[in-house]
Amino acid sequence: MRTLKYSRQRESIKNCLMNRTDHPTADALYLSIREEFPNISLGTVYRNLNLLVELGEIIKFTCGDGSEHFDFTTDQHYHFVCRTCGKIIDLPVSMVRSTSDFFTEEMPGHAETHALFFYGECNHCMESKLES
Amino acid sequence: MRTLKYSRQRESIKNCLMNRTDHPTADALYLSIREEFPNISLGTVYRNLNLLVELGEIIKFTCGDGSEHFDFTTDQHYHFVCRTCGKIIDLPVSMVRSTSDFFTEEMPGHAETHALFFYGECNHCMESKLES
DNA sequence: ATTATAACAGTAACAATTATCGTTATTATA
DNA sequence: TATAATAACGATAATTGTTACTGTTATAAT
Repeated sequence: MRTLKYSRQRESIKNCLMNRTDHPTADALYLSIREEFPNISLGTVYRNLNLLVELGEIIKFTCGDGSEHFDFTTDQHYHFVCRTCGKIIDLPVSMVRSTSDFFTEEMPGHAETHALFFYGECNHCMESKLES
Repeated sequence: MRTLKYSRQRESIKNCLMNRTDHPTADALYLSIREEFPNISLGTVYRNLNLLVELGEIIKFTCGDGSEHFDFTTDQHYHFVCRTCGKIIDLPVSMVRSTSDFFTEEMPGHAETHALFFYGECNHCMESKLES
C-alpha cells in the first residue's frame, strides 16, 4: 500500500481551497498558489486535487462550463450557477433531503448519490442590472 | 440573417440521435454515422450537433464523465447514470418530487432551469452481479 | 443557367487534463 | 544520525474533447 508523504504544496492547496467560498478550477487555484510557491507546477495542483478527491477530503464537479470545479465542502449540498457572472453558490444543507426522498416511482436502479444544479441569475447580477 | 440549407449529413445525425435511447457523445454518433457516410468528418458532427442545440431541437449536457452527451428528448426530465456500465437513463419528471418542494428557504437568485442527476447502479448491472 | 453561400471534408489549433521522467524531499530503518 | 526507499516535485510531453480555419462542394435563390 502507498503511504502518503507530507508536502507543503499539498498543504497550501488544501488551505487555499478551504479559505475560498467560490469553487475554483485547478487553474484558478494554481494562480493563487503561485503567490506562495512561485514555481509550483500546474501538474502538481492537478495531482494533489485529484488525490484529495480520492481521500474524500474535497469534492470535484462539473457544472457544464467545460472544466472541473473543486469544493472543500464535502457534505451533501447543491449549487446555484449564475449564468451572468459565473458564480457558483452553495445552497444550504437545510434544503437537502436524502436521495430516496426524491422518488415517487420505482427507479431503474439503486442511486447512491445525486447532484442538483440550478442555473439562472444571482441576486447580485439582477440588482446591478436594475441600476444601469 | 442566416438561412439554413438542407444537408443529408445533418438529417442523418438527427435521425441517428432520434433512434437511440442512450445519450451518445459526438464521437459515439460519429462512429455510427460513418456506416452511412464513410467519410463524414467529426467536425461536421460537432458543428451540426451544436447547431441543433441552438435551434432547440436537441439538448446537450455533461454528467461528469468529461464529455458532452446529446439527447433528442427536449422536454424537462432527469437522468440516472450507472457508474458500472455508464448507461444514462431518462427519468420522467413525474418520477421525482417537484424540486421546488424542497426549497423552503430563499434562493440566492432567480433559477431558470435546473439539472438533476442520480448516480448509482442500474438494475441490469445489479442483476448480472448476482448471477456471477 | 448563374450566382450566392451554407455546409462539407480535412486538418490545424486549442484548452483542459493526465502521464512521463529525472530530481528533490520526506519518512522509515539500520 | 546516516542511509535507503520512495512519495512528491517541476518541467514538459502526450492525450482527449472540442472548435476554428481553408479550400471545395452542394443547395437554393435569382
